[in-house]
Amino acid sequence: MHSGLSIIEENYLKAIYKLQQMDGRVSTNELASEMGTSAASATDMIKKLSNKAVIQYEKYYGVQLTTYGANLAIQLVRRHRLWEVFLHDKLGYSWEKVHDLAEELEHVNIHDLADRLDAYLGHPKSDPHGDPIPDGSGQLPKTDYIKIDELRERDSFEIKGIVDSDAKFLNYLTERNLGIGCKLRLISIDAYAETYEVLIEATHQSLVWTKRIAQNILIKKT
Amino acid sequence: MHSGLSIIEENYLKAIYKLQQMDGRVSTNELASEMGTSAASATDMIKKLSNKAVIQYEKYYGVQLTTYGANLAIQLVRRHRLWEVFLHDKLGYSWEKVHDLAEELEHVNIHDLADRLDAYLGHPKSDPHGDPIPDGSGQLPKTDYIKIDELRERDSFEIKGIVDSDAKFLNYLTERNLGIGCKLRLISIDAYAETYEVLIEATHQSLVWTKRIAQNILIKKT
DNA sequence: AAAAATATTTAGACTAGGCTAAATATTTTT
DNA sequence: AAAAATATTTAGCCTAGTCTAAATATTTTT
Repeated sequence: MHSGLSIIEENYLKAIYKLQQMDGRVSTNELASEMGTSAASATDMIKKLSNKAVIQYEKYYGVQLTTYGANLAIQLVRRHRLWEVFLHDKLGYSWEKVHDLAEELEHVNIHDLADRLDAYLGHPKSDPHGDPIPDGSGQLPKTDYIKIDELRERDSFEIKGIVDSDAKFLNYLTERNLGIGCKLRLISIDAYAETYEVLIEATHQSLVWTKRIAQNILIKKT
Repeated sequence: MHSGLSIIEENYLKAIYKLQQMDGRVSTNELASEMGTSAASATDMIKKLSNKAVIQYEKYYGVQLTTYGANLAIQLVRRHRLWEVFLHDKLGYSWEKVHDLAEELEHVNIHDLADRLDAYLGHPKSDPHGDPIPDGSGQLPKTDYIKIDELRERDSFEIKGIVDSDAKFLNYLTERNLGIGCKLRLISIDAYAETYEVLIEATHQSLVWTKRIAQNILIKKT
């Protein structure tokens, strides 16, 4: 159960996992940029992780997670998201803050801790940003969330998740009383400007979302 | 609020704090032995901590914490003991395990976390081994616990704390249904053998404690 | 008070992770 | 298909923390 990876190695692993979701193969430069480090350092670490059978590496052709590495990564994600729930639900941190805070806690790899935390929190299905939490065996709960561009005018919907939970964007939402579970209605689409006018049911506030904003919000039709 | 110390530096700091409580001045060898490392490494670290104004160091004469260093140490102790309470009370870990587990968590130095944890746990006064938890300003709650050699035969008392909470000793206690809050009575003292016969009120079990055991248990007369 | 024992520090080397600069591969442009 | 641009790797050095062995201080013993 113990990963045998240092905190730094675990952070590289997470970065590779994240990039692989989007891109498939991960290049040295992508990884270096994601980690905010030099390509040379990334190459060094790639060799190390490759020696530890976490990734498959062919010179000049980028890296891919092995099954083993993918398992380690998903357990990291699990720990991260469970801690986020704890920090948010139990300690009352705002959803803008929990991501950064959980970055520290996720590396604590105590026997049984994730499972106990999971049980204690009541087996949450998703973290405060709506991201799904893998179960003990690494299975991600299936979700069927869509984006607003799949709706028609007058459709009602509920916010279910955030694609890229950077603090600025979360702050933008919070300031406008938006969050997971928030119920809205799509008033009108401006096809030319690529904007969406929506109405918050609870407060009868009306807002305009640009395409960039809309693409970052996962919803479910109600 | 951020200590600016690495995890390793923090561990040395804790060791110095612990040794200083018992000995006053802490020698290089003591520190090396406590840390399970060589005297040379201890010397190196002593220089580093001295440069960071955490300790006062004079060559060949050992070290002492500065006020600043003592503050850092006590906040570490606070985090450690709060996490122990969390792991024990909320996640259900046994008191033998929480010390080692908290060793990892205590280094997570997130803004506000200790205070929030403290509030969430209901401002506990002591950890699962009865060790007092410093408050936010570093004040240790005053306790007036004694050891059994201060009692007379037939005195009733309650277990309030453990001096040296190593897992083996805790296990010894657990196996005999002993723990913090447990009520007992001193039946007889064998002055020659230096043993104490005690009776557990709840179960009417009788036990014999050697001096070594007795010295490791903090009690309060009832 | 000199010798022996012990404690402490210095010197020099090793590993993990990082860097810059230079070398080499690959890809894109012309 | 050669030249230019870009991506990747290698080489060499840096810091943190560790080690062993050797040097130096201090303390204890005689």
